[in-house]
Amino acid sequence: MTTTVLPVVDITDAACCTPLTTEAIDAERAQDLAQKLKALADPTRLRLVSIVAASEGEEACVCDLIEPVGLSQPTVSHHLRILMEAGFLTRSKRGTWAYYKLVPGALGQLSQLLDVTSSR
Amino acid sequence: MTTTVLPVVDITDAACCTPLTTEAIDAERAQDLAQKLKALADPTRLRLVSIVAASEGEEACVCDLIEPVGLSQPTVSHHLRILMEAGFLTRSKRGTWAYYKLVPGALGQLSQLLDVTSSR
DNA sequence: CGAAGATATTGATGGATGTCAATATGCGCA
DNA sequence: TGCGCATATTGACATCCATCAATATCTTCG
Repeated sequence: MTTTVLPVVDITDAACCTPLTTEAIDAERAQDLAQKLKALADPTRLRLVSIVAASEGEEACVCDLIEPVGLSQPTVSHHLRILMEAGFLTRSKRGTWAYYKLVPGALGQLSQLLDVTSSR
Repeated sequence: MTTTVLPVVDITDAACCTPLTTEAIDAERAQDLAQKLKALADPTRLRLVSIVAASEGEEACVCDLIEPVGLSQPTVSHHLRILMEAGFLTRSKRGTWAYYKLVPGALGQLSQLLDVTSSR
């Protein structure tokens, strides 16, 4: 079994500090946050994340994702790659199958960045 | 003074229920959520929201927003319109000036939709 | 009324993006 | 070794999007 993690965006450092609403963010952090939001700002990718999150162990096989979203296999792979590069999913290959798993805390961290009041 | 509210997306009803991670969302809700996320998924718009949020009364004049983001006035107006149509800002015109104000709870609601754990 | 200033709208343009068909890659099994 | 299956990559294409210049609209003030 091979575990592939593409750390294009490291969730642990970038845009990890003050939320949007307390003080104006600079251009660099805005760019960073926008990149993550863009990865989620697609109906298909939202559904993929949602299905994975609702699955056993917050993990799902590609073969189980294609039919629910109703798109071609290459398109689904493409979306999964974007979600992985944005730091929301990781991929682990077991035999012929590829399993995508939610990165713990990734959504929560983004959530907290959007607003402070919701975290209290 | 004229207050303009474009309720293209009503924040109070659409996508208001279960967060992403508890159970798989349907195509309609995904479409709805994606529309809001897309409105925020731009560096310039994030900065605009952030500046407005950090201003007195969570409100700022267009004339005070152009210089910080460093883009042309029409472009800034365009972004503000998108943020308004997505339900994040409202516009009130006082004299020649247009003031954009944060919609209370709009960011918080989106934030909670992304993840449950951050709201506990 | 007419000029000046603030904001919105329109039109054009280059670049990003979602999608699929075709193809490649890699694994398991006979 | 070779076939079949699951997934990834490539290439092409249509559409969307961010941006600006030019222009329109609206308000205030002389």
